[in-house]
Formats: sequence, structure tokens, C-alpha cells
Amino acid sequence: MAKLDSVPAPTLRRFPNYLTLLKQHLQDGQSHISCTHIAQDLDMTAIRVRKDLEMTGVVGRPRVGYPILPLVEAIEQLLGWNEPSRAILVGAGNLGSAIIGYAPLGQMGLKIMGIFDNDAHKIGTRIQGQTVLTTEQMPEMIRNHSIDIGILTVPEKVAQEVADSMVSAGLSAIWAFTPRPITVPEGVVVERVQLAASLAVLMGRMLEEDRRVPARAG
Amino acid sequence: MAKLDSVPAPTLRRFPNYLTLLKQHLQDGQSHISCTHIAQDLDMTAIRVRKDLEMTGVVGRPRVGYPILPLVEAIEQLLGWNEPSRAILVGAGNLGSAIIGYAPLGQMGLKIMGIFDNDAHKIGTRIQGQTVLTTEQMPEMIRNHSIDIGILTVPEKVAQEVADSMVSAGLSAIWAFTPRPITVPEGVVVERVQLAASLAVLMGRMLEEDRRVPARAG
DNA sequence: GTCACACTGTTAACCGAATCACACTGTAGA
DNA sequence: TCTACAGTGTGATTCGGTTAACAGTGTGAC
Repeated sequence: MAKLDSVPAPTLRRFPNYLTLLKQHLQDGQSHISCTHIAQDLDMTAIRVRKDLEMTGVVGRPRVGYPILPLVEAIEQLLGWNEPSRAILVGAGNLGSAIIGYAPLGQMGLKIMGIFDNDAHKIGTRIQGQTVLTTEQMPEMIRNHSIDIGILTVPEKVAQEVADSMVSAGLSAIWAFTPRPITVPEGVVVERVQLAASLAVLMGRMLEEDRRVPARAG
Repeated sequence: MAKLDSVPAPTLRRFPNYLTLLKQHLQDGQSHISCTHIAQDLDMTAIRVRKDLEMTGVVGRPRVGYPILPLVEAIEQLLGWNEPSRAILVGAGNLGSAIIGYAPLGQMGLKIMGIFDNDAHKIGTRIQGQTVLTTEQMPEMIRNHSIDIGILTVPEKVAQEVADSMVSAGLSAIWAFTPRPITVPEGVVVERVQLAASLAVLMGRMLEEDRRVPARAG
């Protein structure tokens, strides 16, 4: 039985990596896999893999490893990827379209129920087979289809406003691609994808490397 | 003078947040700002702000706060955002186009020097005013224009291959949007943007919340 | 049957980041 | 000039996640 303890965020972040690897080995016909093997494939230490898998409650056997199928099922259950969650996307710009087109979204238990924008030029157009609706129709959609997750890819200026109307319509989780934080009431979960933060880490480390080995002089 | 100690990754990640806030206050005509104020605006603790700003080497004054302009300059220097870095993007699909169209890229010191793809349908088309070139032309471009950063938005299958040819052409940093890790030699910096990981955290926490307050049943 | 050992499960040590507590400083106000 | 105090700077503490160390276990080989 899976533990009900809260899973640390770093572990949650690594779960998808395990999933893709496990599914691949499953397709190759294997039924068990050892954490040493997983660690090698994903370039991490065996201990960390063991610790992460411990969260699933699945037990392994000496000289055999962990049973893959139960692992996959346990992880998917911990992530809620075993059954589809209903989601909407607001902001059908470049980024929004890219997210919608991101193939493995379906494998992650996400079902896009609607796409919204307030740009007259975009309303009525189709993205990946779905018609773009006006933002005004959003709250109704959230209520009538009991949407769980809102994907926020609107420009900075209206981000907070849209988030507010999402929350007041009953959404419980927001996946935000906004450069600045948004504030939500207690109980609503927000996860931000910060491209700027990621780039900052990349360039910061790059400068550090250059400083350590000054091969190229600016 | 800014410290040359390595800046912790979490701090690097927060720097862009400070930057946008600071620039905004600068535009509003303010010359100084206190960490308490910053903390309130960004919904974090004052202590953490102070610790982060400590890395810049800029000193604040009691009852006045930190001088904004030096702060901005110090942070941009630590991130290498003060002068443009030359970058290329490989993989002109949905995601690639979205990245190219991501407005603040220029403010982050990134100058896109070329866009590459190996899909015959895309080669020759224009994205944000730039013509898509064939992947074969990439190494030449890297060498001739001393490109620093490669943005990797290709499908999973060719990711490692493209990364390899980037590295062998002399790139020193890769910003990868690939679902699986890529391996590079020592000295090359890789930063992955993992959409799946982010979504995993969101949904994991959502389930936790539901478990804690079981308002909605299945 | 029994032996070796690959691999797991668990407790303890470690480390870095976040947080706390508090001394210090110099400005603003009287 | 003096005082109060907002706000900084810093050493000590806590905390969570990673790593290490080691005991336990049951499979596969002989």
C-alpha cells in the first residue's frame, strides 16, 4: 500500500523520469528492474532511486529488483496520472499553442476541455482540433464540466485577473507560465514554470564555468 | 564588488524575479528599496531577500534600503544578462516557435542568431523574422559566430544526437526542453526545462490537498 | 540442501539552504 | 544634539533532502 505521507517535491519531479524509463523496459518485455540499473540509465545514485521508490510502497526483492508494472501503477496513482484530469488553457498565443501541441500531455493524465483567449483574432480559430473560445465563457465551462486544472499562458498584465476568475469559478490548481508570481487563496495549488529562472541558472553556471576555466576572453 | 563565490542555484532562480520588480520600481522613479518591501511584493520572507541580495555585494543603508540601480546592474552581471550572449535554436516546432516568440528573451541577454530544423517543410520558412536553416548548417554557424548557447527543442529521438554535434562544434551551454536527460562532456553546462516534472509537482500537491480536505469525491 | 551474494530496507551522518536571533548602524525627527 | 527605530549584516539554529553505512533477505547456483 502506498504511503499517504506527503511526497517531497524533488521526488515528485523525478517521478516522470522513472515513468518513461519503466514503461520502456516494460515494452521490452521485462517484468522486474533493479534500482542500480535505473540509476545507471538516468545518471543518478542507486540510493536516491531506492529512496524515491520507497515512497510508492512497492517492495523489491533481492537479486530480482522491483516489479515494474506495480511501480508504474503506483507512481501514476501518486501523480494522479492514472485517470484523466480535466483541464482548460487560457491564452492561445505561441506558448499556449505549444503546450496544447505537447504530445505527452495525454499520458500525463491531462485532458484539455477548452481553450480560451480574449483576442478577437484568435477566437473561433482551431488549435489541435479545438476551437478557441472567449474568456467570458471560461467560468461557465469550469463549473459545468468540473474542471480541475487551469493552464495559464496569458500575458503578464492579465495573469492575476484571469487566475482570480479561475479560482472563483472553482478551480483548485493552476499551472502558470507567467513570469511573475500570482496570489491565490489557501487551498489552491499553483505551480509556475519559470523560463527566466531556468535560463538564469544556465547562464549563471556558464559564467561560473568560464571563470573557473577562462578559455575564452569575452 | 560582487563576490566571486558560486551563487546557489535557488538564488539564481530567484534573481529574475527581483530584476523585474526592481526595474519596475526604477521606472516609477524610486532610487532605493528595502528588502522588507521586496519580500512583501514577491510573497517571501525578508531574510531570504537579504541573503540573496548579499550575493550581489551591494550594501544597503538602514532606514533607506538598497540602491536599486546598482542592484539591477549587479544581478544582471551575475547572470550575464548585461551583454548579449549569442544563441541558436534547433527544432522549429511548436515549442521552438514559442521560445523564439517569448518576448523577454532579449532582456535576458539572449540573441538568437539562427534557427535550425531538419524538416524539409519548415526549412526556408520564417519565424519571428528569421529564416529556418537546415541542421547541417548548424556547426558552421556555431564556429563562425562563436555561439555560446544552444536551445534544444527537438523531438526526443534526435535530442542526444543534436546535442552531441552542438558540443563538438564548440558550444558550452545547452538549454534543453527534452523530456529525457542528455549527457554531455565535463565543462558543458546543461539546464533542462522539464514540463513533465513541473506538472508532476502540481498534480501531486493537488492530490495531497484533496486528501487533506476531501471536498470533492471522485 | 546450503552457500554466496546481489539487492533491498533502514538507521545514522552529512550538507546546504532556509530561518532565526540579535547586534549594529545611520537616518529622520524633535 | 540627542533619541528612537527602521532596516541592514552576521553568526547560530533548524530543517529537509541527499548520501553513507550496514544489517537483512531470499534468490539462483551448485
